Amino acid sequence: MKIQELAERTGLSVHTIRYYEKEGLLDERHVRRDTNNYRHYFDEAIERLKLVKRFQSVGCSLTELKQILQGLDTNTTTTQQGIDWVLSKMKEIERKKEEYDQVLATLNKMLDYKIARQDDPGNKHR
Amino acid sequence: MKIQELAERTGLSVHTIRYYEKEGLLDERHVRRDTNNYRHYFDEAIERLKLVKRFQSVGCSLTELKQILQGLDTNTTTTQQGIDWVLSKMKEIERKKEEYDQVLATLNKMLDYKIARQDDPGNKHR
DNA sequence: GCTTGCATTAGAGTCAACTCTATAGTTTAC
DNA sequence: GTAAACTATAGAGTTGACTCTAATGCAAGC
Repeated sequence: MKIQELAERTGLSVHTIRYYEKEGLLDERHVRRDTNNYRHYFDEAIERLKLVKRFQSVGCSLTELKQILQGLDTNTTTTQQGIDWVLSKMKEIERKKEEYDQVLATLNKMLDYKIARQDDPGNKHR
Repeated sequence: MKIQELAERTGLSVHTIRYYEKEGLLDERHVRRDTNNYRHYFDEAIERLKLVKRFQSVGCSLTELKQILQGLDTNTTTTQQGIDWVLSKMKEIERKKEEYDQVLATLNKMLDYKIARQDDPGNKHR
């Protein structure tokens, strides 16, 4: 498939896809060139980009992603390094979820306050 | 207290605190000027900055935070708008937590795979 | 009174992650 | 066969959130 189709299938823009390639997040398993120099994408590219999107949306930088994905792809990362990365990432995510819970608690308090004020017909400034 | 102390107490840099003020996240309830033009901070500033930090760490932009906080402060936001914001933010956070769970599942799969490979003495490329 | 350290400002610089522009070649539909 | 739509590149511009610099002034300890 060509870049436009991949863009539609992944929800990324063609610009972003080219940018990701430049940043080293795609390799010859995902994309090659046709004779006209157009990029030809394999289905693997869809999976890869969706993976990138998911991890990126939980706070992985492209640089970090690139390192870990290249490590997995080329086996330059040892298995132990891979395990360590996964474990530390999992801890990070658990921490993050706790932060979200804290914010949710704060929002809940705000909501109670707001609703109380709404029901109070004499609600005033301060 | 002066800016340095506030920085220590909030874990932000003095640069960042001044930047936040410039961006409208602090007002006269949090900071005023001494005769020598030094900023003098009240305890409210600590709470405010911690709130900003927490919300910001779960993906609120400073612009969004500024709007909602100013709305709360000056009562230009109606109660209903406040409730709506809180509710939509809560939904957003729930969605985000689901994303985190998905990533955790992916990481778990990766971990299983890695551990299997580690135990396999004949582990090879691909 | 002098040094060291903290305070002020305006504005420049940085970084990540896009996002867009200009220019030019290719493909497709009619 | 030509216009519209898609592809390519290099490189410039944008945005958000800092982060730092330079020049200068105030303060506290000795």
